[in-house]
Amino acid sequence: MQLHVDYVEYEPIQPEAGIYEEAERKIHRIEEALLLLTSIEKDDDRLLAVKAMDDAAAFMEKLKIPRLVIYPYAHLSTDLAPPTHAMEIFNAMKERARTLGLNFHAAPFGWNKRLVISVKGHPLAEQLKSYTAEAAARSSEEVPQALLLEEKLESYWHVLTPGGEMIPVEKFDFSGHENLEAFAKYEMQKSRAVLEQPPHVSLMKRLEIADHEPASDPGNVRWYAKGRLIKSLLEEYVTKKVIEYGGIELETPIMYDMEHPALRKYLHKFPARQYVIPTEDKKYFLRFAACFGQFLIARDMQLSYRHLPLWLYELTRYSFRREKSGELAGLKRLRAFTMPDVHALCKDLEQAKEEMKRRLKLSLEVMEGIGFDRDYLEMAIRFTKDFYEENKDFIFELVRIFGKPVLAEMWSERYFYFVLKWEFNFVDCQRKAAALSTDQIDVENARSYGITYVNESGEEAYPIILHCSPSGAIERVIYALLEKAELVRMRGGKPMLSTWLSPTQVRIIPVRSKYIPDCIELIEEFERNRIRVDVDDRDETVDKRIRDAETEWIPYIVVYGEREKKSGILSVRIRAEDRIEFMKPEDLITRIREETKDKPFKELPLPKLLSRRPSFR
RNA sequence: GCCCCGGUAGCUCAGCGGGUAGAGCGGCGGCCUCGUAAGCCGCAGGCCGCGGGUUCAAAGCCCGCCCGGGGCUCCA
Repeated sequence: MQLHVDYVEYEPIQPEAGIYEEAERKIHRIEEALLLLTSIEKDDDRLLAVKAMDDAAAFMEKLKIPRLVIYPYAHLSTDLAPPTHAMEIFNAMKERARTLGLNFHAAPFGWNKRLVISVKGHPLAEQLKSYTAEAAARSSEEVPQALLLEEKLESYWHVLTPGGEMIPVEKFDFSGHENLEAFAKYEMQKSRAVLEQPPHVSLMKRLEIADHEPASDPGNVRWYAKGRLIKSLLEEYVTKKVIEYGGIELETPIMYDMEHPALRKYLHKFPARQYVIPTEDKKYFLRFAACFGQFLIARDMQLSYRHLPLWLYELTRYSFRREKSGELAGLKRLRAFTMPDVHALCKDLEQAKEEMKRRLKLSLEVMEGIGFDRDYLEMAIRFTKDFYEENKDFIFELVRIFGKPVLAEMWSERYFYFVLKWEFNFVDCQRKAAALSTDQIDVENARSYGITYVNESGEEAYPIILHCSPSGAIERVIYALLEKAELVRMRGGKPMLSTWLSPTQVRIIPVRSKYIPDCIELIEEFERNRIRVDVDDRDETVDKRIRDAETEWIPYIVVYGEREKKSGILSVRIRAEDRIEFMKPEDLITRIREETKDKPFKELPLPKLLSRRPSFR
């Protein structure tokens, strides 16, 4: 029985049977909720629990009901399940509610309870819902059917495990892999639960990272000083890593002739998604990837098998895709974005497979350096059936390198220019997925662009080309970093960026204005050690300035007064550990240098004194 | 692109069964000189997204457009 209530109030009086949950004998009152008075019947299973919770979540979404109350209520059925089984199903409901991110309350099972409810007066407020095992079984079988109808080409969804198994996605046990499950759902059913603005959008504004530029086309962003700093550090980091792995950095034009023979075919194969720039005599399109420029260069190069594999790299600022207006979202999906793109020309498939493994490792390193270890990433591998049949070992090798179960999509035939692609996906606060790193095996474009090399027998041959972005679009990386910080906050932690990406790494707060000169002297020592430091010399209370530094997510906050001046020991508020430690300046410097080693450094492009620093909004 | 929600002070938002606009934060000024998450007082600041319509009267109602967000779709 589903009731939309103004409030529900209950008080556990006494356990009714031997099997009951722990409960406090006090009055529990919950305001403004969807109350589910629930009976579990003999044949009910966990699938039903999931279905019931999904329906409840959808209903709550529709009616904007903020919370859910799961209330064991035996009196709705004459065919009750035994208590142990019933409790198991209730637990499955709670688990599902938690997975869905619902704000819910569960009344204890097995108690005699005093109950007061106030049901709202609207037509949808009272509904009897009944779920039976047969119906659930039927609907779960319908999933692949519906997918087949929906997809233009047949695709088959599986989960690949590091142990070498290929399990149909509906048979895979996702417990312990909730993010992968959310990602799989997102991919397959396109089911989306949440309606609010994504958290990273207000964060990017509040932290003065970026904002929309109303005078531009939607999906074009303005970057403030701190955002520009973060973005350029990420750009530098990815570039550094690619070059370490042997990438050759190039720069190519952002616009191309629409009638150029090599580009025409590629361009016309896809729906018009590009910005077009008309001039007196010709039309140009803005590039939507680095492929064009790099391929046109590769076509003109004198290549032999001895040069291969050859990595060509460019970080495009920008690539342009004129996504439909409804598809744009914060920093997640833009019309102008910064894309590191590294191609590998390989002499044959064997070499391509070897290179792809190296690039997968590169991507994992890059993502980890940025702050996404494997817990935050879900991998998808998509391939044609033919490719799978001939390269099973290779595909499972990729899964093993990743080290977690992977979502696999198999196509019955090749539709795109690639036979295999993989990506890393980040699952955000709204349980939506966004692709970050990716790599593809392209078997078509060498031919269409006329890219050739001379092989061992002195013949011209077409290379296989890999297309990899080790991080994905930089804007999207920042979206993911902000969403990750919000996930941390939701779990009760302190949101922050890694030290190397924090615009201010150390903030010094003089207790009184007379210590400002000492603080300015102190920052020079930090600056000599390539640490971004500033001084909050504003005429505000210490408390206020600490609060401001905290809301800016500054990793190290130093309060400087008489004690510090006398002792030379700093009191350092360490955000990551949520505590204060007393340490010498050189120890703090060592700590930060350790945390930021192997990462790029840039100066803070803002006044060092907060009193001189304008707000961008 | 379609559907839904929103756009009011620099920011976040209240006001919206029509009668001419408010708060908090921020800014500026004054007091306070402060030891680990918001000190006190005062002042300034508004073509209520833009255009049209209805009305004696529009921030509010109607139509169109622009921008943002969400859903669908899409994501080479």
